Amino acid sequence: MPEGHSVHRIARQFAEHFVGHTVRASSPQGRFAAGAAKIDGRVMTDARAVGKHMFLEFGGGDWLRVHLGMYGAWDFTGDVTVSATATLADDDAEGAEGRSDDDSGDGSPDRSAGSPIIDAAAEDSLHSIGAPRRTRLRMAEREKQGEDIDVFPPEPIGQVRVRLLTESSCADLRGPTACEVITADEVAAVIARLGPDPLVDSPEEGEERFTAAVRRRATPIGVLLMDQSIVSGIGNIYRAELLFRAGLDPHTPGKQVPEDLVRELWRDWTRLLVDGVRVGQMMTMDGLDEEAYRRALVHRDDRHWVYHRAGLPCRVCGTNIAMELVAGRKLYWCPVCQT
DNA sequence: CATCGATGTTGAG
DNA sequence: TCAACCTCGATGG
Repeated sequence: MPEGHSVHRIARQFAEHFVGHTVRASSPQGRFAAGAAKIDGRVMTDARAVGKHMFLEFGGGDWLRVHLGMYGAWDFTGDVTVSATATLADDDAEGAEGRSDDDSGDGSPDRSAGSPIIDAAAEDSLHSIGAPRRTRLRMAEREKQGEDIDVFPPEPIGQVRVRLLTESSCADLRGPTACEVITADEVAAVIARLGPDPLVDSPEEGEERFTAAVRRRATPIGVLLMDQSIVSGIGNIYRAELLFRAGLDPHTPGKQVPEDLVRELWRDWTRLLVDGVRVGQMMTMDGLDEEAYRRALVHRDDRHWVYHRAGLPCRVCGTNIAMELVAGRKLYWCPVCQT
């Protein structure tokens, strides 16, 4: 489910509450009993994310690699850092009127400048609003605060592949695509196969690697952005939004995208990822007034330029948003704004 | 309450 | 190219 920003947020949760602590590892579900036994009772020494992969280091030798895939999630309970946005449900405010679907066609919003409102909300999310021992926080693509627990650690709910437990924090993993204990060399091999991540690679090196990789390929840019060996962490939503923000037709072959525009794509991805990690949600529309920003925080449908908007009018020009199935994934774009 | 679809990747054919 | 993986919110009856 998650794109890159969520995985970095989850790694940060582990860095804050688990690194430096002795960890009891188990597999309530049983499927990961052997792997859990390898790391049980050891100290977590590092927690990092590269693209959509997360790596947790135990005792300096073994690493737990986790990839959440389509519907994996971590449930944190006990001492947990909760962001302001985690308390905003996607569906708790009725948006019967005043939605922005019919706001198209007027002045063109600023599609790329930084937004002071985003900065303000990000500021909120930096401060944990209490992280007492009873908190429950679900971290997947979205973060959602659940009912407080009454006993610590709580009974595992559902199929928990692995539970990581300290004296005050508990993390339950469910539904991952990958969960394995590997060596440092194997971690390096995984990372070597991944394209640059703006939060891992230096800005210069990341931009150079991305630009070179894109400009040597005839593959459509819309496909390249989803290729984790070209660039790490971009998923179906960020792809659609980045291409719209760049005014770029997803079908354009990589080598035909002007070099300046390729570089701008990288810088914009950096911007969106940093914002996503800070706010705890994908915020791909800039230049919103405060009300529109609040609405976007709460309602998924008010949050994107083109993603999930097939057949709806483009927010800028009013043209119906197009949708096409590419490699089994839905690609959305505006046929007029993106050329 | 049943069914569908999803922010992803892998591996079989 | 497509099913499998295995979860859950959204949707419809």
